[in-house]
Parts: sequence; C-alpha cells; structure tokens
Amino acid sequence: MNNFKNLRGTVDLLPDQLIKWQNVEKIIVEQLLRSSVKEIRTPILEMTELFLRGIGEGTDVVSKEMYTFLDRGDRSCSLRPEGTASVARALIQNGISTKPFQKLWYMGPMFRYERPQAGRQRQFHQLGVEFVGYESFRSDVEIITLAWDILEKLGIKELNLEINTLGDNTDRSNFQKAFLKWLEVNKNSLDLDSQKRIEKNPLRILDTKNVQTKKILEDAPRLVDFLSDKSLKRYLNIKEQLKLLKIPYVENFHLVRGLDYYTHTAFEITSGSLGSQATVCGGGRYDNLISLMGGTETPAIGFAIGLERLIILSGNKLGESRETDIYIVNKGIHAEKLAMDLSRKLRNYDLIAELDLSGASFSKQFKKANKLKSKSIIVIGDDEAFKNQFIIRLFNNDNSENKEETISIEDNIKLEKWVKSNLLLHKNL
RNA sequence: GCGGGCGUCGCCAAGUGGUUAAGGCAGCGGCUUGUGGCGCCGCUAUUCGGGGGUUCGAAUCCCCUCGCUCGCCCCA
Repeated sequence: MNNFKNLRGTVDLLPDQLIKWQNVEKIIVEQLLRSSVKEIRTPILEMTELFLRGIGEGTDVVSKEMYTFLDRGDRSCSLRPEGTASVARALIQNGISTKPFQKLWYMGPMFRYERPQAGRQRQFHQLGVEFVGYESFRSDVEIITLAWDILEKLGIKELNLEINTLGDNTDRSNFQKAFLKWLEVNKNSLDLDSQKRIEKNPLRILDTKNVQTKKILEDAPRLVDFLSDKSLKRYLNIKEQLKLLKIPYVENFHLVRGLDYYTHTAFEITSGSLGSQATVCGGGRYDNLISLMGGTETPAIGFAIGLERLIILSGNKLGESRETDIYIVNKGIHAEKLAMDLSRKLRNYDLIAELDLSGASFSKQFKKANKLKSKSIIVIGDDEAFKNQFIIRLFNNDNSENKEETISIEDNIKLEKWVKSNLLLHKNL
C-alpha cells in the first residue's frame, strides 16, 4: 500500500457526518449567544513554555502527551492540548485589567498524543467556556447550568453531574498534610500507581479506579472536613442553588481534576453510554491560574465539552440534512445557458437548487433527481428553450402523477407564486 | 507506554492449504440517446493490509511489520 493515509488518531469528517457536527455546533453557539458568552479564538500553536507553566509540568497531559517540536528558529512550540492556558495568555497579553469581567467561549481542535480508543483521538475537538473575573458562587452555578443546558438542548439524556470542592490553597494544604499522614500509615495497602503518586500528586490518589484502593480510601480523611467556614459556605450555597434550579447532581468527594490549577469547585458530566471514556464535560474553578501565569490575580471558572463524545451522544435527528428543493434537468446548448441563470434566481428565494451539470440524457438526470429526493424539478431542453420557457413540477417520491406547469423564462411573478405555494409553504422558518 | 480482538472491492461480507476469490449494498453502462419507481441484463479484487518463510501449491500455516479496534494509564 503506497497510498497516503491519515495520521493515527486523526479522522476525516465526511459530508454526511458533518451535517450532524454542524447542527450540534449551531445549537451550542445559539445557547452561548443567549447567555451572552462571547467567542475568542487563539492560535492552535503556542510556545511550549505556556503549557508547561499553565497546565503543570507534572501532569500527564504535558509530560507525555504533547505534540512538541522545534520550529525553524529553534523555538520549542506545541500544539495546544487544551484551551484554558491559551485564553489566559491572550487575556493577560491584551490587558485583562481594562476588561476584568469576561464570559468567553472557543471551539476547535486540540491535540494529545495518546493511544486512540472509543471517544478518544489525538486530534479532537472541544468547546471551552471560561468566565473570567467572576468570583461569586453564583458564577459557578451559572457555568454548571450553562453546560447542563447545552447538553439538554442537544437532547442528550442519561447524564450525571458530579460535583466536588477542592477548597482554597490553605484548605487544600491543610488537607494534604493530614492526607499524607494517613497515606504513610496505609501506604502498603495501596496499589502501585497510587503509591507512586504519593510523591508526585497525592490528591490524584483520591481519583483512583483501583477497587481495592477505593475501599481503603473510604476511611481516609475527607477534604470537606478541612474547608474553612468561608469555603464551606461557598460550597453549600452552590448546592442549594443547584437544587433550586432542579439540576440533579451527585457529590463525589473523590472527584479531582487532572490539571494543577483548579481551586474550589470541580465538576464533571458523564454518560454511561460512552464506554470507558465516559466524561463528556469537565470543568472547575481556577483562581490561581492567571496570577500564576503573570497576570493580576483574577478568579475564573470554566469547562470543556468534548465534541466527539457529544456527537456520539446526540440523537440521529441531528444528522438529517436539508433536502434539495429543486433539481434542474437541462440539456442542449441554449437550454443549459438559461438553466444556469434560473438556478441563481431560485437560490435567491433561499431554495436549495441543484443544477445538473452532467449533460447526460433526460432519463439519467431524472434518476439523479429522484435519488436526491428532490422536492421538485425543473425541466428545460431544446424544445422549452426554443419557446423561452421551462417546465416545473412537484416531484413526490412515490412516483405518483404530478401536475406540471409551464412558465415563461421572464415570468418571475408566476415562478415566485409557484415557489411560494409549493415549496416555501412547507419550510420551517 | 502496556494488554486483548481484528485486517478479503467504496461499504457489509463468504471462503480456514488445491487452483475461475461467492453473495449483498453502493457505483457505472444498457433495456428506455425527452422523462422518475420497480424489474431485467452487463461491468467493477490477476488478488486477500505489507514483507519474508513453509509447501508441488497459501487469503487460508509460521515469523516480522503496519494499521484498525477495545481496555489500562490519563482525559474531553
């Protein structure tokens, strides 16, 4: 096989699949618009250092999953593995202090060098939303609600929202001390992976999938018990407001997001029908990130939704394309000229008008129209062209008799009338 | 990076050592060169992911390799 193939973990999205993507994206963007969230676009390529500092060198994402290379000027560059760091960078660089409150979204490809599997690719797509400058617990609730509503608007069912709090820096370091003490005592009962994490990232041990370790962890100290009054109050407020909004959630004390910059609220939305990569949305508060990256201290919260996983979950209804409204069968030198002009006229009525360019026999062109399930058809051949007219008729799929009408080329009024009564009436506007 | 499953036409597949690689869908052409569906007829893999080996003989057995897929790790 000497043909070219796409790179591992990447896919071609073909026209048929893109209908669903476009519909999903449209619904998302509309909901964002209604929530007055504004779009931001940052480069896909950034200097590697940005991600090292923004995401954390110790994380798997950065330490073993980045697409990193030297450019021709020997600068180390990386394809973005996620969007938050870039957005933070862009805001700092463009003067965050002049616009301290911003609700932003972005959508686009991300890159992570991993083994592909169901719902996971090396190039994948995320919708990210970041509320920057917002500190109140109500911004946490609003952003969780936004994620929830987007998924609901897409008609996705059987979703589980899990929430947790990581407290502020002081809470967390108090907890960590106690937790480390406990870990020391119980070290030998833990699985190997978890043992390694004691040094590297002890919080992540809470997140283990090892059944044995999970059981042992039931007796470990809990982070909630180390929250300051203020942090606790914050968390309780969020839960209360979610209840008020009737958004069902489950508390999960073991929910610890993988990236270093999170504080307070962490949340995740999962679906059982996704296989082992069940998370469709992950997010949380990151009050430390922007100052950590050299900006003025700015609280922020955000989430990311994996579009591939969203597509898997979205119903088939979103995959249906708009049918051809009118197919123009045309043959003969003069007729073909008139037909092309006609096709433009029809598109001005916001119709999907397809002009047959094959020059094939009438029979062939009719078959094509039928295959496309075109709602109507125009026929223009030498006979019609000679009389400066064309034939138009509805084109039912059951092949029943359909009345046809002859319209003169110049008779725009008659054409418009026909189009309005036969095609535009049925359109959902 | 580590484990399991799988690779035969654009898609779904039969074939499991003996020579013509079924069949279905899609596609193309014809019956019908100015009229749709259905039907009928015909065409479409010198080759079974790639390389090497065993054998008189390989899609079928062995080795290597590549790819896909599912899971682990991690995450969206």
